[in-house]
Amino acid sequence: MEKQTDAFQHYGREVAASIDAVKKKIHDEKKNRSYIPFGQYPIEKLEVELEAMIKGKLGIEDSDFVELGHAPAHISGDLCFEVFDMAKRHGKNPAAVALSFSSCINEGKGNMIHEASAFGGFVNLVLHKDTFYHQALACSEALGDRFGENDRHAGAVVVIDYSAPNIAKPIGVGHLRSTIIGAALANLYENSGYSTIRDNHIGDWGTQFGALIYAYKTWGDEAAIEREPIRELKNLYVRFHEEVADHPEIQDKARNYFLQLEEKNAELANIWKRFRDLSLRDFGSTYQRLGVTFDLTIGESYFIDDAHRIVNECLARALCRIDHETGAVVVDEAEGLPSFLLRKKDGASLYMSRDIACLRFRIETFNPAAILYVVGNEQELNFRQLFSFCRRAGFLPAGLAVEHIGFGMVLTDGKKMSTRRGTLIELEDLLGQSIEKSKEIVARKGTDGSSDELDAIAHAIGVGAILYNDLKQSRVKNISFDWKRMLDLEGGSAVYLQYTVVRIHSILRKLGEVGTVDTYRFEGQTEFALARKLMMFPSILLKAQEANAPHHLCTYLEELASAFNTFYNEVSIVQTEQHELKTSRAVLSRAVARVIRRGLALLNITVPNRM
RNA sequence: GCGCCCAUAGCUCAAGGGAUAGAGCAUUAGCCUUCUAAGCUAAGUAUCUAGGUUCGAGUCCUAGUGGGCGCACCA
Repeated sequence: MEKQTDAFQHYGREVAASIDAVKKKIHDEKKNRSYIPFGQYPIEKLEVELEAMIKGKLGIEDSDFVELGHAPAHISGDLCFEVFDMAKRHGKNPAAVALSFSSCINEGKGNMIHEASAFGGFVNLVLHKDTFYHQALACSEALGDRFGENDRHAGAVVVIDYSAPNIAKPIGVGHLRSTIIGAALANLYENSGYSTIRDNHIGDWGTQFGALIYAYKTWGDEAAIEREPIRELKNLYVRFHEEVADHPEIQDKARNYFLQLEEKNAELANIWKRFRDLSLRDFGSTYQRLGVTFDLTIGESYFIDDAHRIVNECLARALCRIDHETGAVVVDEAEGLPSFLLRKKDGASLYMSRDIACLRFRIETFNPAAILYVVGNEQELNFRQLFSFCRRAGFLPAGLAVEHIGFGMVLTDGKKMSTRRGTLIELEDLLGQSIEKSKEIVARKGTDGSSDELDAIAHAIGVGAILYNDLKQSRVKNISFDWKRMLDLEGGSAVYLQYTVVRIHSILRKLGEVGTVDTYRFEGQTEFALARKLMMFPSILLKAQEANAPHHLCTYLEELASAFNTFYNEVSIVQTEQHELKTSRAVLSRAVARVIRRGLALLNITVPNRM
C-alpha cells in the first residue's frame, strides 16, 4: 500500500510543479508581454480613416463596419467594402448609401485614396499605389517577424485541451487531428494576445485499464513489453476484445480490476503506473517529431477523488439521483439532452464525472476566459451534456466561454479506423513513410548538404506534408484517408510553400546584403498585388483564430505563395538594374518569405534552408 | 426510433448572406545556356432534389434523397 501511495504522491508532485510553472507563465505574460496593436496595420488604419470620413453621413454613426477586401478581378479597384448590412440596419437603400459614401470619400481622400466609386452596395477604392506600397513594406520591415500579431485578446487566458491520447494505445491519425489542430489553434490564440495553456488531458483512466490489466495478467509477455511497449500493450488490448466474443465473463473481471484500481489496490496501481510511464515516454518522442509541446500533461486519473466528491455534492443538491433499480448515479434528461450516468452501479467513476472535476479544476486554478476542447465530432453529445449540466449546477462563472472544437473523423474506405479491428493507421508509420519518400526525392534532386542536413530537410518536408494535408481541410468534415494523396509532394501541399521560401532565400543569398532605401517603389501590377496580399496577413490570422479555423491560414498562404511565384517568373530580382527598385523587390520578397515561414510555424511546420 | 454533422469540377478540397463559385490532382498545349521547373502560363468540366425567406442563397429555413457519427454503466 505504501509503495502505491508513493507512486501517486510522486505523480501529484509532478503535476503541482507544472501547475506552478503555468501560473508563473501567465503572471509573467500579464506583466511583461508586449503586444502589437491591431490598429497599427495599414489596412486597419485605412478602415478607421474611412469610417471617420463617412461618419455622420446619412445619420449613420456606426463604427467598425468597414471591412476592406480585394476587389474582384473584373472590377477596377484595389480594395473594396460593402455596405449592405449597415444600410439594412438603418433601413436605407444600399446603392444610395454606397454612392453617398463614395462621394464623401472623394471629398476628403487623404493621402492613400485616389478615387472611390460605387457599384450597387459596394464601394470600390483606387489607391495611391505608391503610398500604399511604401507603407506596406515599411510596416512589414518595422515589425519583422512579429508582423501579423495582434492585441485583440491581450491578457485573456485560454485553456486549450488537445491531443489527449489514450495510454497503452498507439497514437493514430485520429488523435493526430486533435494534436495538430489544437497545437495550431494554441499558436493562433497566442498570436491574438491570449495567454494560452496547452493542456494534454491524457486518457489514463477508465474501464479499459481493467481490460488491459486482465489481459496483462493472463497473456502478458514481459520481454515483448520491454522491447516494444506500446505495440505489445495494443496487442493485449486487441486480444482482450477478441476473447470477449467467446468469453463474455472476462468483461466482468475487467470491470472488477478497474474498481480495485480505483480503490487504490497497490499491485494494480503499480502495473497501471508502469504502463502510463511507458506510454508517455513513447508519446513524447512522437510529439518531439511533430514539434508539438504542452504546458500541462495531467491525466484523467488526477481527478478521480474530486470526481467522487463532486458526484456526492450533486447528489446532495439533487442535481442527479441514485437509480433504484441499478444503483448507478443518473442525471435525468434535461434541456432536450438524453440522460447519462455519473457513477457506475459498482461505485466506479465515469468519464463524465472526471470531466466535470477537470473543468472545475481548470476554472479554479487558472480563471480562464475560455476553455476549448479539441475533440472529435463523435463526442459532441457528451460535451453538450457536460456544458449543460455544469451550467445548471452553477459551475460555470459568467464570462467563461466553454467550447467543443469538434472535427471530422479520418476514414478509410468510408469507415472509421479502429484499434480493436486493427484498421488503425499508426502515426509513426505514416510519418516514417512520408519522411522516407521525402528522402528519396531529395536524393533524386541532388540537393547539396551533409547527410545530417539532408535528413533534416527530409524530416521538415515529410512531417510538414502530413500536418498540412490535415490542416488545410476545414475542421468539421470527415477526411478520407488516402496514402497517395497524403504523401503527395506537389502543388497544394506544404512543400509548395516551403519551396517558395527556399527560392526566396536563394535570391537573398545571391544578393548578399539587402540595403535600405528612403522610399519603396514597384514597377508592375504583379508586385503591387503581392504587397496588397501581404498586408492581409494580420486580419487572416485574426479571422482564423476567431473562427477556430486554421485552414483559412493555409488558403491564404497558398494564395500568397502563388502570387510570389508569378512575380518570380515575371522579373529577375537579381538582374534588376535600378537600385531603389531592386532593393524594394528584395525587401518585398524577404517579407513574403517571413510571412510564409511564420504562417507555417503557427501550423507547427518548419521550413528548411535548402531543398 | 430520436439527435448532430456532411453533400460543390472526373478525384480530393476552398468560398465570413454579396459582384463573373476558386485551388490542387488528373487530362491537353506551351515556358529552363538567365534568381532552385517541388515552379510558371493557358484550356475544359461543378453547387444532391423540390419548395421558401431575401434587393441578393453554394451559404439561411422547410421537406426529401444519399453518407457518416452519436443516443446508460467505453472514453
